[in-house]
Amino acid sequence: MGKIKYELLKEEKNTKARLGIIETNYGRVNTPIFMPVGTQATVKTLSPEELKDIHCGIILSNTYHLWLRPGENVVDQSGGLHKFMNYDGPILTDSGGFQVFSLARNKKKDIIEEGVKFKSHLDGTNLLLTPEKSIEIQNKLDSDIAMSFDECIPYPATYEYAKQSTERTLRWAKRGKDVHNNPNQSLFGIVQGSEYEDLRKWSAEETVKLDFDGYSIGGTSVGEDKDTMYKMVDYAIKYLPKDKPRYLMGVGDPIDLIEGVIRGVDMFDCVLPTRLARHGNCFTHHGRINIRNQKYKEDFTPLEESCDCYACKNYTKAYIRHLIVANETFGARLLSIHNIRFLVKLMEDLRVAIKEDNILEYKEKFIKEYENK
RNA sequence: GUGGAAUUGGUGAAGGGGUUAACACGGUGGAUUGUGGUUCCAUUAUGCAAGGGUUCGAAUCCCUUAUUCCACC
Repeated sequence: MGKIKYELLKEEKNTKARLGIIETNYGRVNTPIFMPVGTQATVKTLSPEELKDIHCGIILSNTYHLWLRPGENVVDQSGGLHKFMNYDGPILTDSGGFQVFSLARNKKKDIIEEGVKFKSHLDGTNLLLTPEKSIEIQNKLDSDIAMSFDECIPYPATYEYAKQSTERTLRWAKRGKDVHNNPNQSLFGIVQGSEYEDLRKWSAEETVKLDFDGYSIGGTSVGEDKDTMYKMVDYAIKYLPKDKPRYLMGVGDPIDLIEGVIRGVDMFDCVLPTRLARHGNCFTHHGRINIRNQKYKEDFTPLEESCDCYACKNYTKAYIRHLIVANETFGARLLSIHNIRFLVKLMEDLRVAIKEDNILEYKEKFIKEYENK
């Protein structure tokens, strides 16, 4: 079939929230959508069947990690990432830029026009990842959506640094696009610009000129406060075309998802639900809870009465607490199922709210309940 | 019965006269936003077997008692 197709179905009356469908070679997904992260070709602790039960549409995987291990050629020989990991839903691959930048020891010397020099986290080997290399790897991985190689600018950043980095990210986007040659894979561009309105505008407009299949807003959720993050989204999104999906990278806090949707974002990804799960934290409509807390030791109720996930339908807080305290992996798995389901269900609810033009009421009710605990 | 050694928090323990008893595990809270999968941070003994004594000052020295262990009869 080829590249993804995005169809805008409806814009909410009172906000910029939008309802849409992304059609991929591996099925259709409704937007706005939350995408769980499966860095090393697995959403940690979960099987593809469990992911299907949660109704998550797209999952992420990571170029950096699969490049180093097992290597993109192994994935290629196996028949591509879908076959390799036995997942027949859509997959998006992150470019590896985020990882590589965090591994670069000396920012001034290691970040060069050609790419980023860094040491492998596996064996310390000196490596160079370039925009071309990232796209070539993603071509071979054969994900449905590939991401341009960019710099996720740390926060805070000076205007000067943000400007030169944002300009370089644009040059990298073009270089990546020029070598992209997988007809079944779509390619997204990434808007940077840190917190500066004119840089966000420039980055969005110039990236759109390169004509990508979708656009993402990067450089968020890197330590800035929430209002700053929302501003970054506002600054960028008004210059993005309506007929392409918009993806806010790395955002997964429930309230941030709502705020993002209201601002016109269609796609989100985040490690938060699975990472929190591994550390015993759990989303509920009354706020986050730490299942390790002693008060749950003899609590034989589910994590949430109203939740339809496998963990809530079959297990108690006391049991899951025991598993987490005893460091049993089944505990992390049950909490991962619940946390991902919580965010996926939140997006389902938001789609209904967009349909009914009452997303602001939904937000108010959700926040009131979530923050009162 | 005689002689010797030991007794520090939930656990393993350091400290052999000088202000707030090391460290580790465990416990209890908290953190975590394009994942370097068991991480990070905080907190956790007003007390060193019990009682008495020496000393300006004692977990550290002395005495008594209790308990445990070892050796000998």
